Amino acid sequence: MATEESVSAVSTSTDADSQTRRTVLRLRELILTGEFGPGDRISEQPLTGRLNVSRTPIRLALERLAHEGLLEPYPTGGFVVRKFTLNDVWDGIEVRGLLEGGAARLAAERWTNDRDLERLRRAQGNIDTLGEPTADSFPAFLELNDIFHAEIVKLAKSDMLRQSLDKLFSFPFTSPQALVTLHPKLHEAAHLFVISQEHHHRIIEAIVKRQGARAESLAREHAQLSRRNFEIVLMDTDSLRSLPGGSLIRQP
Amino acid sequence: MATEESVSAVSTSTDADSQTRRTVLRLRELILTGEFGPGDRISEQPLTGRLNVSRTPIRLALERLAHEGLLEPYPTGGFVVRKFTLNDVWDGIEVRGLLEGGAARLAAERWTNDRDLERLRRAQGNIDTLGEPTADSFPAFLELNDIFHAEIVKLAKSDMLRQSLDKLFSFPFTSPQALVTLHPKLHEAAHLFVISQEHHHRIIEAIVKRQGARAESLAREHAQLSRRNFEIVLMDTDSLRSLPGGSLIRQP
DNA sequence: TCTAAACAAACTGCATGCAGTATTGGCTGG
DNA sequence: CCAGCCAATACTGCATGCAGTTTGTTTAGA
Repeated sequence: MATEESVSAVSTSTDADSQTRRTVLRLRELILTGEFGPGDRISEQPLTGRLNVSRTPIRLALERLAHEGLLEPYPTGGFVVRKFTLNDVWDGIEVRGLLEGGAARLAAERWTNDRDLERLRRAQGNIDTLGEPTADSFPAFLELNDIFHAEIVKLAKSDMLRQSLDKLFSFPFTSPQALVTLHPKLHEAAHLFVISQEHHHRIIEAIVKRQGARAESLAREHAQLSRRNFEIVLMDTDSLRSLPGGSLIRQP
Repeated sequence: MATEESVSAVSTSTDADSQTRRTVLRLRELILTGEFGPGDRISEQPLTGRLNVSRTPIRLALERLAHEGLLEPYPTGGFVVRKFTLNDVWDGIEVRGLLEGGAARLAAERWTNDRDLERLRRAQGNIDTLGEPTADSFPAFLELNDIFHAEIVKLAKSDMLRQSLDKLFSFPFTSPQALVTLHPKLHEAAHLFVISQEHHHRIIEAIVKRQGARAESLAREHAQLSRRNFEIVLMDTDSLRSLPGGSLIRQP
């Protein structure tokens, strides 16, 4: 599927453009597009030819993907693609609600600087300006939406909480971008958009007024919208297949 | 500190006893005992002599410890020991409260089998039988306490939640064993023990009665005991140094 | 025909060599 | 005496060879 082009840049550089990082990206892509199914063993050697890198960066990439949760170690060595179930998706959303609820509460308790609040308001203002997303503006909406949620986490001023959320978002289904391929045309989705933005405004209000408990329960309920969104997708019989990583979801 | 003994077993076996796993354990030990301080760069080559393994397993071990959060990548390559602050400790406990609170609520909502409840009750029964821990019985108490908490997570039936908690517990300070070296003699700690067990019983009660919200808030408050416990330790001026990983905590 | 054992292929874990870059120490000039 | 530059050292990322084990297939026997 991806074109096999030999890498001409022979940078032995360390960080941004390392072979390992590229391999992580390409492998994750391969897994999420369904190239490898749940339970499939991922062998290093066959991949060397396919990705044009040696076994060393492949091994490191596999290690990272295993820590992300996409792979799991195989008893006699190596890794296999992990199987997900719908329950994992629902539970992931549940945990997301817990953590983002906590973030909203901490934000309400901890903000000190009016400018921080202003940043949060502006993030929401950008979404308001964009209006109800169309097929074209949907990617922009997703980015602005991410920014809004990230802004709340920033206000919470908790590295530990941020890290827990980052780890959770490394799963394909709980990440905020999990809805990338959704059909925004469905009017059920349009309704969810209205509710979602109402939530955002009330969350801001609660944070500003230092209503921690209210902010928490609002954010927690807000996460449940992801669930309804996902359920709408599932109505479409085979659209699960079109989601990134949808092929990893099997029946328990 | 640790005796340097050459490993005679030349097993190339894969899983349980691999060089990499041993290296992870030894490196974690070295970091938590303060052999390396925050910000120190961990170089592979010097460690080969010290641990009697080649660079390959060391590199993999460093990668894993970085994912755990003990190390962080250094811009030009390699890893440095991460610095923790007291705020990280408090926030870690906060997140623990969020997640264990969620687990208790899910447990109350989801348990189906009376035998599962019986396992939970028996776990608590073992603690009750042990009674207030002495210096001798403290390790046993810690293990039983862990089992009780793990039992609740089991009842929650959520792999995603369990994984989030596992990740959190990989930090030295938020883990349930963070109190291993505490002085159980202090009568403040004895008081905390009484309160803690009261919490346990009320949590069981709430779970049995399907009082999800009550179970959640009880478990969340229960986590705050860790904070008070830690604060008691901090009263003792230098006892922070004696905690595993205590040397990693610096002022922000 | 089915089972079991033996053989062969493949794969993982580990060690090590190599090239390129960052870092550190010394040296020189102001 | 201090600052800046240069060289030597050290270290990281990557490739690859090797040994031991797992795994799949084939063949022999019941």
